[in-house]
Amino acid sequence: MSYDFKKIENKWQKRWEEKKVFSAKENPKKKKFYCLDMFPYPSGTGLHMGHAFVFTLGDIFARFKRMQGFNVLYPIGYDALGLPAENAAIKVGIHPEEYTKKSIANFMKQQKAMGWSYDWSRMINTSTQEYYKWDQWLFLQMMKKGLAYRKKAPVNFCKKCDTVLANEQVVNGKCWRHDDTEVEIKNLEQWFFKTTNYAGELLKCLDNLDWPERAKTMQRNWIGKSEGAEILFEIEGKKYPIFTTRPDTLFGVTFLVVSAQHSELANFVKQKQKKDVENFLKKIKSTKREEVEKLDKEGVFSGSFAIHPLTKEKIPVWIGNFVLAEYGSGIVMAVPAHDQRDLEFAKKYKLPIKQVIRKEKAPVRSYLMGASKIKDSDLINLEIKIIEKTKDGDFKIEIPKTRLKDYEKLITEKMDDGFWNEYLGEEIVFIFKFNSGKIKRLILNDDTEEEVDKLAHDFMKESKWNKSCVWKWLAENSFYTDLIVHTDFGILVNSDEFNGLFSEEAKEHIVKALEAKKFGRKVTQYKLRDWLVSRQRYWGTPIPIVYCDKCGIVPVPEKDLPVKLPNNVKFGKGNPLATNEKWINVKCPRCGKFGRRETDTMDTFVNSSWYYLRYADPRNDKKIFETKKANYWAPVDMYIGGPEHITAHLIYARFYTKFLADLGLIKFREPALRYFTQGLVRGSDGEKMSKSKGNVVEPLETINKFGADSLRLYLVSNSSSDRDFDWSEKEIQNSFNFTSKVCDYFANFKAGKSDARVDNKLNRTIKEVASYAEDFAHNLAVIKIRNLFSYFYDKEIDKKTAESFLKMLHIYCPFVTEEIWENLGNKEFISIAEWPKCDEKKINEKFEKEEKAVEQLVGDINNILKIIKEKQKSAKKIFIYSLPNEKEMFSENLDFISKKLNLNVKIFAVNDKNKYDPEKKSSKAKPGKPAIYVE
RNA sequence: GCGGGUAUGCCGGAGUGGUCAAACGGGCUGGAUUAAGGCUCCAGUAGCUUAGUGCUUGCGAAGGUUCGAUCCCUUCUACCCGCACCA
Repeated sequence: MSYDFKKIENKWQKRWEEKKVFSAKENPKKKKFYCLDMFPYPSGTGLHMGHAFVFTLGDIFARFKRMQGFNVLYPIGYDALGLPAENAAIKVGIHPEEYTKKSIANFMKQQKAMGWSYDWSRMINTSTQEYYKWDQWLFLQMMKKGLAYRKKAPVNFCKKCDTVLANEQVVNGKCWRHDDTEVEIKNLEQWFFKTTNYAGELLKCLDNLDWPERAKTMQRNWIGKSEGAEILFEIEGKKYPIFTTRPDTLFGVTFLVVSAQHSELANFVKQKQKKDVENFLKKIKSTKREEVEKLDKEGVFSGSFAIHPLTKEKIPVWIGNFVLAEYGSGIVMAVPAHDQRDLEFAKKYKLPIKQVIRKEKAPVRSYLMGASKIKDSDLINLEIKIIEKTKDGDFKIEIPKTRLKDYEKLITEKMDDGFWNEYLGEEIVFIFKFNSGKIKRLILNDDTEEEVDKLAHDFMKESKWNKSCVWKWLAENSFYTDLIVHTDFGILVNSDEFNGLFSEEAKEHIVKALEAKKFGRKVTQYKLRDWLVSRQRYWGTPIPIVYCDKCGIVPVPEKDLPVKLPNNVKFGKGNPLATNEKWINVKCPRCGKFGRRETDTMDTFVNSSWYYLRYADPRNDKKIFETKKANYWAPVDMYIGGPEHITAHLIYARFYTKFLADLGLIKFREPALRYFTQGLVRGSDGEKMSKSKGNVVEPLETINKFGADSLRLYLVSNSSSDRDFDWSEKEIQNSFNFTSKVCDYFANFKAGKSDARVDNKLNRTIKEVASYAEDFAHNLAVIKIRNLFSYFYDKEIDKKTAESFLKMLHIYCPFVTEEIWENLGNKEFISIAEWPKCDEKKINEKFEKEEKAVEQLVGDINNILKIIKEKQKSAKKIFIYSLPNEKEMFSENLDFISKKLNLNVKIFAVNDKNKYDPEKKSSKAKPGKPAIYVE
């Protein structure tokens, strides 16, 4: 039963490595496929089950594509620079470099044990100077293009550490090392990358990517595009731009609020209010970070007034704690009547509230056309106001919301009178859009429905209008004979010439009016911020900059790269790099006089933003990579990695790719065309695996127990790979049993002849497995493979069937299949064998039906046997009476049936005169369902 | 608050306009094997009914579209995830 998986797995690990089976070479004649797993952070604890899962998914895909004949690049590397390594190293008291080396060696051992088919010759390690040299080179290129710059910014700072912290090091507003120390926000000079330059493109290109919808949405939210207007308000003689998404509420502005962190705050504060403002600012500064979110809206009057760009009214300028300095211009126009936050503020400080949009009272408008059976009086009784009545008898009406139901009833009643019959066949549509948003079609002509739907859909997509506008527009274009306009956004009031407009329309009109007077324009804002890349940490890429008293910020010349991380530093307080004076003191590359190196290093995400390109040409010491090679392999065709990277790594990688394309180094603009996020492997208790919960299962431990093949098989046979699942010892045992059974079967395998049924099953399986594997539905693919196996388990099969089966199983269980493959007499590796082709001609629906009929029959017989048993009778013989034309079908499976039942089975055609049928059961036979007699 | 997702047996999960809801696995029950346990094998696992082929219930809840819906539409509920004082 059991097999020596340790021996087999060791043997093939070695052979694959020796023969360099998985090393990739450019070949313009062959279609490439770039399959990539997000490279791991080599921690000292080694691989965890999550790694095992995600890399197995990648390996399966790489093997699958390789066998399908693609020229597959499947590389691996280590994202070795970063905070955790530095801290772990400090904890154990060794140098981060040593720590990292050890971790990587440990990782490699385990990765090989898992049977992952990496091209080890392309391995990269971001902590080597050969790699980070190019991080520095890219930094210089960004500087040239103005994409890397230095500015003052608010950052997290821990007093006790005396250093700036990464966001990851801030836990609940406190330093992760000192949970009694609040993180302070300090304004410090930092290096940034101008990711915002690409905000629009980053957003737009998402549409064409084959990524999970969730990932795309998250990125869209992160980039956070909002369209609105920038409106100029004059404050104390100077014009300030203010961003709003609701220019339609411009007439409702009753005050402005300036961020307490606004750089020009002092300009707004009048002498009289100075003290109040100072007190207020003090109070804000003393509030703790974690409390900020729960804070009430608070503010103080600045003493200044702004001038409304259209009405020229005087509007008080306040200072508020809820306005972000970094978003928009740091000043907001407050419309308390139509914004919850502004309303709170206005109520608190008794500021005026001016309604400019009639929402509650806005009636529902309807265009009632061809309503010949409806009288004016019917409508008036329902408090429906007739705005207009045309010659043709059409109504333009306003219905109070309270009477909507009655109106609906009226229309329905009139229609029951045959109201709409006369319109049948004339492409007339009756559509109601109710308050709830529900759309009810009373009658439609098929062609029209499609046309109108498409029209409405397209229209909404193209325009920035909301639904109500679309419906109104449609009504005006007479596509609908009856239409209720649902006023989601209300109608403008108290807004001079804009009164009566739908708010969506008003946005455009008002912006146009502002543009004409040069008081504003249409703009687009993004939430995406520039990327802060400076870190006051040792284990990162040194920023290639020298500060010179005379020349200022001087980039290190390209020829002097890399700026190496000095080995001799003291860990402990502050930035370790600052402790090596020898390294810091350097001649200014420009003037040759005294200069000092930048001691900040780059964020670890810098290293991972372009690594996928380095794999294309990993040993190049002249260039970052050969453009030709990069263009051959990249972009990544299949990228696999956890969802936690969606808003950081994947944004950065996309940004880098666009930048590199603009440099002319590559000809594509997206790093990964397809992206898959795997689920989480939880402990058997359904909780996340963690040491403290004691539910951790280590891959290596499992490999020792069941072998890598069984672990791999188990990991993917659970559910769809993008879902979380709980570890189960029982089920991995099950996978192990299967692997063992396959080994046993092939231990004594002798090729024979396959019959048409086996051929049918095989080809069907080939077809299904390929499509499942392509979609990461490995659970289903595995089921099909197992079904095939149990189907031929006790049958004679030919060599081709056996080999096809092994090939399909190979992507899941690479080791055993190599072993069996060799035992069958193959000289080449199964790893590079050709994926089986499906012969459609051999798929026969008849067999499937037959199989079902036989199974049904067995089920029926079992049922009878059960009942008999309950009656304390015993059964020895089974007689089956099928319709004459079906006799062959069942008799062919007679062996199978009697084996299943473990009883003697005889079959007769119902018209067989010599049949044994003492109870005349044969008369019960039906097509596909033979009669049964049990004795 | 905004956005996205999910909802199927005891559990993990298939299926998706009809001809089959629950494939496959786990659990549980019974049986075979065994000294016993494990492994393995066989059968059963919504209800009723009958020596099987029948009927009913049923895919979170309620409506709707359809000749027909677990699947499409609307609303609601629950859970998960992401973002969030973003103007």
